[in-house]
Amino acid sequence: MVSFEDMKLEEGSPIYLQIIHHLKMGIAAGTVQDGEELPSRRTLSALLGVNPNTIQKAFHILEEEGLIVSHVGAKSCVSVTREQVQCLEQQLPDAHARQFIKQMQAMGLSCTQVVGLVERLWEEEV
Amino acid sequence: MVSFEDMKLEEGSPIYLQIIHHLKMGIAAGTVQDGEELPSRRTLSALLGVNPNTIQKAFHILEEEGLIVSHVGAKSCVSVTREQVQCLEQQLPDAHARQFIKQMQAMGLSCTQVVGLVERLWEEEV
DNA sequence: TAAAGTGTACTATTGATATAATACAGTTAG
DNA sequence: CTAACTGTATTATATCAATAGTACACTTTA
Repeated sequence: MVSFEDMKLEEGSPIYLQIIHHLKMGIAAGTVQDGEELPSRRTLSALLGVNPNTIQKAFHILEEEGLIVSHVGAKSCVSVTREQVQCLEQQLPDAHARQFIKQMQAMGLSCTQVVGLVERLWEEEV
Repeated sequence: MVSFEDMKLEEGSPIYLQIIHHLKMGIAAGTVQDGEELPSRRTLSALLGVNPNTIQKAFHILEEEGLIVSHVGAKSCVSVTREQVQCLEQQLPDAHARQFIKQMQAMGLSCTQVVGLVERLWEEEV
């Protein structure tokens, strides 16, 4: 069963996108595997304290993207090919890093400064 | 005159927040200094291709935060104390780095891997 | 078999974002 | 001085995100 226990909702980004992102990061990290069951829409909405329709929107998009499969009456499951997993493993960190670097450069920091900052803050974040 | 020429609008975040963020990063980078004139609301709206009200919303918030001052009939100006500049110089990169680290950790990457990724991608980004 | 749980669909409403079209008072520049 | 430009305010509209409530068909399970 895919876990959403550790997921914390944050402001600044739509909830349904955060849910999609959470699952993709789990797949990229290897903690979510092909065939794994997902919590039901109603269960997850209660866990996160959001509307069932918001969960449905996220799951609907995930199904359109071919990352999960759903059947009426039964729970949804993760369904990813090896290619999809590899794609997420490579592209997700890459895209985040590029955006991060762009911001650091806009604030005038050097590569050395950024590396130092990351190393200094790394241990603080659990 | 504060420049917004290099600012590219991106999806995923409200335009008025991007404008606020752009000015703060300029202050943190030292490319925007105290007393500097800002483009007028109408000029900037034409430059970015957005509605004047959107610029007004951004500038209104910036004035509430005490980073710019406005007077009817005259152009608005940046107005920051040494303390405000130091605050932005330290807190902005820090906050971005923490968020970045959290995402990298969620995808199962090690500190060494992330540092390597940043160093590898740094030169690609202009 | 019957009840509970599941995915799915629909309507309605609220708030935030963004656009559009004005309008007015004060400043600047010709 | 006058015209152009400035900040500011107002009303209206459209879209998206999120909530709320309801309904129905299907699967699981007790």
